[in-house]
Amino acid sequence: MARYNPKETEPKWRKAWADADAFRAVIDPTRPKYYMLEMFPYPSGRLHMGHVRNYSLGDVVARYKRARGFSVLHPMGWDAFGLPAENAAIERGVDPKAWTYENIARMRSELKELGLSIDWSREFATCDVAYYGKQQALFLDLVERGLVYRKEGVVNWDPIDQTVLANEQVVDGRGWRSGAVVEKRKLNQWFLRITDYADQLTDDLASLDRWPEKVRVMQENWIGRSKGLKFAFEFAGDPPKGFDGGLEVYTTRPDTLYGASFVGIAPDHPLAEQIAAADPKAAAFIAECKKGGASQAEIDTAEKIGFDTGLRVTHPFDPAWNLPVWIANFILMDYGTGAIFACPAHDQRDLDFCRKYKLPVKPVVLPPGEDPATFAVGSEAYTGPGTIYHSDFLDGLDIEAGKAAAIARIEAQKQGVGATVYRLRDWGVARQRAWGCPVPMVHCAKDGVVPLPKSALPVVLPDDLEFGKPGNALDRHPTWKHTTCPMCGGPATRETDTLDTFVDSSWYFARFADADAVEPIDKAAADYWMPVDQYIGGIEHAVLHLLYARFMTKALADDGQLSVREPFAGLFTQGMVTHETYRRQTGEWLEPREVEVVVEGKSRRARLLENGAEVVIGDVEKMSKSKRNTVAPEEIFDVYGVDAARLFVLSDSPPERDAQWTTGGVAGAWRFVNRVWEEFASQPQSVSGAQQGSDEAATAVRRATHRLIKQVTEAIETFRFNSGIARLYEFLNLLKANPAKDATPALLAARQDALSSLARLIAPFTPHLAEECWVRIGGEGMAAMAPWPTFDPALIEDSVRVLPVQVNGKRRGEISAPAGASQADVEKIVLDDPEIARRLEGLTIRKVIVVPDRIVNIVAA
RNA sequence: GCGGAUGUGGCGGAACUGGUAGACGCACUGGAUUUAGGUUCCAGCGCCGCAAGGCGUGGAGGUUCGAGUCCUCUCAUCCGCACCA
Repeated sequence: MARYNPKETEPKWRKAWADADAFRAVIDPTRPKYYMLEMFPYPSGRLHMGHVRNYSLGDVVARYKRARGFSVLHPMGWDAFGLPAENAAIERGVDPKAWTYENIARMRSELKELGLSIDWSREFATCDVAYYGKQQALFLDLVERGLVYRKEGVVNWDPIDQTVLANEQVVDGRGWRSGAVVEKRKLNQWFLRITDYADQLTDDLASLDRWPEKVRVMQENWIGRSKGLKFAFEFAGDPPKGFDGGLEVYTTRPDTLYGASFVGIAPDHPLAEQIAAADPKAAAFIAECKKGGASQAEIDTAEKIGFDTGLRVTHPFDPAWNLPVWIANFILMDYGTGAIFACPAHDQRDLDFCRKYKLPVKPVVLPPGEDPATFAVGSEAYTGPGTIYHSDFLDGLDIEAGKAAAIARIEAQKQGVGATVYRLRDWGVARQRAWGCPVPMVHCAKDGVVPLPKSALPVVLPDDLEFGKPGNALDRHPTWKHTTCPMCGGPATRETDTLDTFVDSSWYFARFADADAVEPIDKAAADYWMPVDQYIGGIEHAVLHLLYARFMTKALADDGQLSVREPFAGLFTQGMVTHETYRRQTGEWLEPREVEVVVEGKSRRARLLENGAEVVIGDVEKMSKSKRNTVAPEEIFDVYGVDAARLFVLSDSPPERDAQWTTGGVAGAWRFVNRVWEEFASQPQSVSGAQQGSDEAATAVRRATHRLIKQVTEAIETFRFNSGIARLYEFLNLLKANPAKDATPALLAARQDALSSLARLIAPFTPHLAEECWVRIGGEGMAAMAPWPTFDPALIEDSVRVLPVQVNGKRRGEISAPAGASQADVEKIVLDDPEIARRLEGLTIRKVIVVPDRIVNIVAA
């Protein structure tokens, strides 16, 4: 029998799908829709195993939903702006545009080789003028809605990439791409008012019940909403210049105001700067604070230090009570008001500080069961529940009531208001880079910053940019930025900043609804397709892309351009593809293909193929160029075929976990592909599935088929693809045990039905093989279009059950009983069983527990 | 420190509502075929033990006829956030 030949069949079927336009998404109001989307790739140049896994996962869902009768949208595009293209331009002198489109061409053909059920007619790249021109229109809409502003502010500056970073793009004080320590710079910046949506972005997380808990928690923490009180301390004596209204602080614990010990301000607080201007010692202290690094380790170990300004403020509830004002290094200017009141007994940071500087520590919350006369705070602040005491009008209240009462009193005194503050900052979207979407604004000497009219769009990037020098090539271009002011017609210059690429990816999913629409988003098409029913991508975007996309969706909904307020109804974050690592004795990384692994007993050793030199086997890690532990997809496709590669990345691990690539594993998937084909090839072609009598083998095959349909369906629905594939393997073993050779007519018929179902069940995983099998058994049309098989629940259950029998909870044998047999009948069968009887010798039966159709347990002593 | 997870053979991992732990795959061992070359097929494969049997889901307790699954405590690892008032 000829072996299955993927090199021949796979391209053939890909062509057949394309010729039939099999995966074109159509708006069909008579069918339920399903929008399946994987995070679109950055066109780095090459497909890697991570892509293979990501898109295979999505393709399983898309193909399954299609078979279930959904009208499916499964598009593909390119997140194509960004720094790598500029870096290539700087390093190798290539044109970023040409470089990007070449990469896209190459990756498109590699992705197409994967046999994904994608509607390629909707493909676009964010660097297409047809896309970013529409994005400029959207930007102007946001300007009109007041969601865009320009402000000089302190920004995160990445000195390597020479550009501004959003807060979300700074990780441990370093740029998320370059890894460079981020500097603070003052710059005119474009911001989007994402903070206007902070409440909605928090509240609506609760509605995202098909999102991982982890991502929701991360977003909630990132937005960091906290409710408390903003109020001003009045100065005892003359207020410093500009502080006539007092010193404003923010607190979430107004209930502990009677435990106040001092008032603290950040080193970069305006008051601190004012004091420093007049006091060299204060200035020296502030300089000392700024020396501390921003890295995690440095923050962890940073000691709390402070400087007594000599200023005094009065307590809001007791004019006779003065509190000192300190500058303290642990207070952050960009949270709350940059100033706090410290209650050391109930806040660890305040306590550490007060112990160091010998400031008073007075508990005002009494833990349950403690004696007010003896309760004291040592080196650990008490932050738990309790009753307020030592606090005048707050005495006897619990914490929540205390907060409310304190806020009410402050508000009555007109010293402050209850307030909600957020950790989230507005989204700085301007980048000083040339390979991005130009901001559609101009600067006019007379009219200032002016938005372009939509009729002036698109603002097209010039094709003759010069790289090789630091800074923004767009800004350096000799002519591009010179234009006229849309208001006065006088000379003006274009904004040369471009938009953060996360703007590009914050609405692309809506563009896929109609990628050729004149408007940025075709409302009718978006109303049909949105929201994305299932989104799949990496966890690394938990607070970046996924937060921005949610914000943009809400903003566009408020602008009437979308009807949904959340873009992604379901989110799945897949694990990475990993591989064992190898190094020479000298430490250089080695590629898997350079190494041979030998097993010696229970230990494994590795040798260099070329000369047998000992190789060090390292940890299993994410495939990466730097550790050289990558396996090129095209090499795998070449040896085993695309289907085997797809099958293997889905088979071994649950999709949310990392999947370890092994040579043996993909070979196993390849064996499965061949064995499936053998079963189909060995089945006589003239057999009909119509029941022709029945016998034991036929019944077993039929039962197993229906059970398989149920199991695979459930596995796909619940994203347990690895389990579903295991059931397919299991089933194939059963078919092999009941081969076509010498089979009875009844068994052949049962096999025929089994193969018909099997071809469709494997279609989401190994689509090419499925088509070949489908044809072999005379299936109608293509497997990709065939309806999902259904199962008969009545056929799943066995009429005879094998029940394990336990004696005192330990398995001692098994019996057969008819399904649904009564307790008495089962008991009789059990007690008549000689093996069980032997086990019960010398024991007295106390109790027999029969769980119908499941298990029997005899309690005896 | 706070938050989220995860601990099951040599490995990746199965196990629905408490009910035969280790499905399926890899690796390994033995055999057959082929004989050249990442072949195919059959059998075995948790641990200890010749066996009978015993022990086994990170550890210690508990609930239950019965616990990987439920409860309490504890250990380890991974991820995210982090001086957020």
